[in-house]
Parts: sequence; structure tokens; C-alpha cells
Amino acid sequence: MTDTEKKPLNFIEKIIEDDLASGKITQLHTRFPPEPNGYLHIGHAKSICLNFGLAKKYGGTCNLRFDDTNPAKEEIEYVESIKEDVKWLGFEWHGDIRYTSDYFDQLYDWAIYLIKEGKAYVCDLNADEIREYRGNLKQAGKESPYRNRSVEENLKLFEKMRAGEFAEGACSLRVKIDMAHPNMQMRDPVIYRIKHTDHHQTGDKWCIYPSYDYAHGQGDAIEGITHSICTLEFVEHRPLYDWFIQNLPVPHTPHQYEFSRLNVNYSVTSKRKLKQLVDENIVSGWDDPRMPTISGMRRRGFTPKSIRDFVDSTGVTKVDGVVDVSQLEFAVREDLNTNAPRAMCVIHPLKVTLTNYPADKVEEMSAPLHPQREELGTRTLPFTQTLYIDKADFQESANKKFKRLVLNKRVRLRNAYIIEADEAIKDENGNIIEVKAHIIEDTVGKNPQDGIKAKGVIHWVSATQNVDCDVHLYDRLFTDKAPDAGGKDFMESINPDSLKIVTGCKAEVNLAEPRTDIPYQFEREGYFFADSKSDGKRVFNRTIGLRDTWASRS
RNA sequence: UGGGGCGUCGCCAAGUGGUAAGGCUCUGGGUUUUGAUCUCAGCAUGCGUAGGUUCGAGUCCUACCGCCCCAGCCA
Repeated sequence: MTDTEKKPLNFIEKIIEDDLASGKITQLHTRFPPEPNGYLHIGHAKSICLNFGLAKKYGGTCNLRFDDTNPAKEEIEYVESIKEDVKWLGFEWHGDIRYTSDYFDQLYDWAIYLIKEGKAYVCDLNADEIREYRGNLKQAGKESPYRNRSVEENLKLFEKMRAGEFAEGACSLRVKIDMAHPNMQMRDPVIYRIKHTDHHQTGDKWCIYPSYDYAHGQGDAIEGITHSICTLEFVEHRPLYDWFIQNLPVPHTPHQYEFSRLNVNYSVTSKRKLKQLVDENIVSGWDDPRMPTISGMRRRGFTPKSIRDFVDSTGVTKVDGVVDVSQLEFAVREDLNTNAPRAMCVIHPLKVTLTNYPADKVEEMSAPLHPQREELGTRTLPFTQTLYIDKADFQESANKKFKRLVLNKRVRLRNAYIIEADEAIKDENGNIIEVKAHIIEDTVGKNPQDGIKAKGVIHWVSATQNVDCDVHLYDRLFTDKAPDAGGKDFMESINPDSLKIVTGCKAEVNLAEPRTDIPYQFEREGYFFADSKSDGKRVFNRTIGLRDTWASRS
């Protein structure tokens, strides 16, 4: 997406433009607020692109805020990986990194304010009792017997909570709204709970922690966030969000807007499920190239731009949908096709001996790094008497649709000569182990003088001057389009062939020290990215294959 | 309906009363030293269903149907 064409505005952009036009806001301020309790995945990428993208588009700012209100689930390791992922995707947060925990003192003071206003109380009901008193979807709840404690008593009790005088679960601070409210979120929600757990940012300073609902909007208000964008499951929290903003002396009035989460078929994104895949060794880790995590996609070779383009292509709406992976694959291929340098690698080597080519001769073939982009320059390929071509590119006989090497027929060796096959050498089991062929003289960069053209082009590599490598071929992790839909057990549709390791592949010499910033296109095979975790061994992860209309037709 | 959100092509998605954009996928043709790229063409008489208002409705009204979310001291 090169541009700024007249792409229609999404509903959030319309709201922003209206707010800017009406003077409701003078500058846009957004935020990306992950909880550091796991690795970011493609769904988060959408939120990142939306929040940072909007700020950029409208000349505003976007904060990175760790929503760290639950120390029991969070770890510093996750804040580090999240920072890395956001930067890698190409975004820069405004100013310092924010933590909701930076506001714990202010939040505590506001809790006391609510108590003094008679709007919050310490409740001694335990979790089970609170659930019972809450009622259910069709029945109003009952008020807690502790709901009418005096301000003084609440103040004293809350101070004791903070001082660590109660065990976890002994009591909680609740806000007094309406136990009969049709919206369950408004039935006196808990805003502070006791957790005798150290926090990765605040250490042992606190033993009571604010809830998400109580902390989020206030964090937005403190940071001057104008548009607090989140996903659809928070729609019913909005009245609560607004309640806090209205009932507390906050410095700004932020507003929450919800859009639908990004889902991609043939994959799962729930943290719990991704963790299960890791724990049960279905994948090698959170950054396994088959994972929908940002780190997994990075290791696989997806580029930041391809992910951004994909996310932008899916639109911002309130419709629950599932985007087809083909849309993601398209974005990856689109970017890689225009930017990946070309190279040749024979994955299933078959030896070819050129009987009319001198054994000691080496010709330096020049090949462009990109066929459509001359400015990228060229590379050199040694051409020798013995070569490797792919086993799939030779057949003793074939019909006319087979555009590769066939006995007594010609084929073009990419960036080199046209050759003609003369004989197939087989082992005792009848397997072809070598092909004898001869070159057609004077066909480098030109057609044969006898007018008999080659019908196809295949890739090759010198059998004496090449580098060994392994190739990891990835396929989708699940065979089911919706692995976890309708309560299905996603573990039952794991694709047993999601990874095929091929060893003994032969790559052109220029791949001896492969680039680590972008995948290569192994011509006719696909895009391959040097694996970042295979030191010592040369391993290429197949990012994605080339579009193949041939395979689907046959 | 307890309350809330949502229903336009296989998948995303424009459309805000004037006679259904675009992208992905798919299907054909052309170019091509990657069966890639590029390029040309095709692909919703119909917008969850049924009525109604209107000269005219995906857009307004009514009823119905379907899907998703909420009963954590998770976020």
C-alpha cells in the first residue's frame, strides 16, 4: 500500500475527524495497553497498527502502557518481548513507557475519595458469596450486608487492607452502583483485591491491587488519552468506564471505542491455547515459525510491512469475522516479491553431468538479484560440469504440459545454458541417481541457433561449488479452518505435516553467509529466511511458497 | 432480549434514500530465462427473512430469524 489513496474512513476515523472538526479535541492521543502476561500475536498487531497508525495519521501521539494490575500473572520477560515486538513492527511510542502501576498511588487516593463520597465500601463477602449475591443474567442481585458501612469504618478497613492485615480473599473494596443493574458489570464491581504478591515494577510496596476496570479509564485520563480503543468484549464495560470518569476528579475525559478482534482461520490466538501448544511440545516455543505470535512470524520471515499491510487490509469494524489466511499470505508475498533478493537452492538434489562440458572449466554466470529491479545489482554463479537440479524437475518421459527436463528434450537452466538430457542413470532399485546431458553451445542469454527453444526453465546449482543447508518447510498448524470453534478441541486438528525438515539441500555459494534482515526468494521454490536460532547449522525457514497455479490445476 | 453487540459475493469490506466500490480467493486469456511477477477479462437483478413507507430502500418503519459478548477478588 503505497499510498494515501482515497481509502474510505473506518468508523473510528470518522469519530476522530468529527471530534477534531467540532473542537472536542485538539490533538489525538491513543495508547496500546497490553498486559505483560504473554507474547504478542497477530491480534495484538492489529491493535498496535490501529492505535499507533491513527496517532500518526492525525498528528497525535500514542503511548505504550503496560496494564500491569495483576502481578500474579505478569513477568518482566513479557514487557521486554512486547517492547521488542512493537519496535520491530515499526512503531515508536510517545515519551517514556507507561505502566498502570505508575498510577497506583493516585488510584489509591481516588479509592479513598470514593469511600469518602460514600461510593465505595469494603466488603467481607468471599468470592463465592459475591458471586451468589450478584444474581445472574436474568435475576437481580442482592446488596452485600457490608454495603452500608460508615465512611469511617470503610476508611479504617481499607487502610488495614493496604497495610497487609488481611489474608488474600478476606475482603475487597467495591464500588456502590446498583445490584439490580441489567448490566452485570455495574453490580458493585470489585475495584481492589488483596494479593500478597510482589510486583515486577513496584516490588513489595503493595499488597492490594486495582482491578482492570478501576485502573484503565483512570490511566487513560491521567495520560490525556482521547480515544481509548479496545476490542468488542469490553463494550459492556463502557458504562463502568464512564462511571469512574464521572465520579472521580480526573484531569481529562477519555472515551472508549470498541472494534472487533482480528481472527485468522486455521489458527488459534488465545493465550491459553498457544501456551498449550508450547507446553505440549507441538511447537518448539512461542517463536516457533508456525505460531501466530509476532515473534513466530518474525522468525518465519514475515516482514513488518507485510504484517502492517495485512492488518490494514482487514478493516476496522464491529463485525465478528474470521479473515482468510490467504489474505495474510497475499500481503507477505506482495512485500517479499518486490523486496526479496533472488537466489537458487536445490532442495532435493539430482546430479546432472554435462558430457560436453570440460571437467576443469568454470564459467561465472551473472544473475540479477531481482528480475524486475535492475538497480539491485547482480550476483555471480559458478557453472561447472556437474550440477544439481531438483528431482522433481526431471522425468524420463512426460506429456507436453511438463515444462521441465525430459530425456532427449531441452530445458533452460536459469541464468545459464540450455541443456538437453541424454540418459538417466539408475541404481539397483531403479531410482534415478544421475542424468547425463549436454549443453547447447552459445545459449547463455540467447536462444539456440537451430531454432529449437527450451520449453521451460529450471533452477540449478554447481555440484562442486555450493553450500549445504537444511530447509524447514512449514504448513498450517491446523487442518481445521476453525480449530477451536464451537468448543471443539483444537488439539484434535493439529496438522501432523506442519513441519517437514529437509537436509542435504544445496544452495548457491552466495548463501554461505545469508542475510538476516529479509528472506530470499529461492527461485521457483518460495521465500526462505535464515533461521535465527540455528547457529552452527545453516537452516532456512520457508516463509511461504510461491503462488502455484500449476499445482492446483494438476 | 435480562442487557449489550452484530448480520452486504466463499473471505474481508465500501455504501448515511437515487438504482450494489475495492481487496483476497477462484476461473479464463496475454507477456515472461521463476508454471512467480506483470497484465486483460469474468465472478451479488441482490444486501439475514417477511411485510410496510416512498416515484425510488442495502439505506427509513414493523415483526421475526441467526451469530457473538456479559454472572473473575483476569485483562
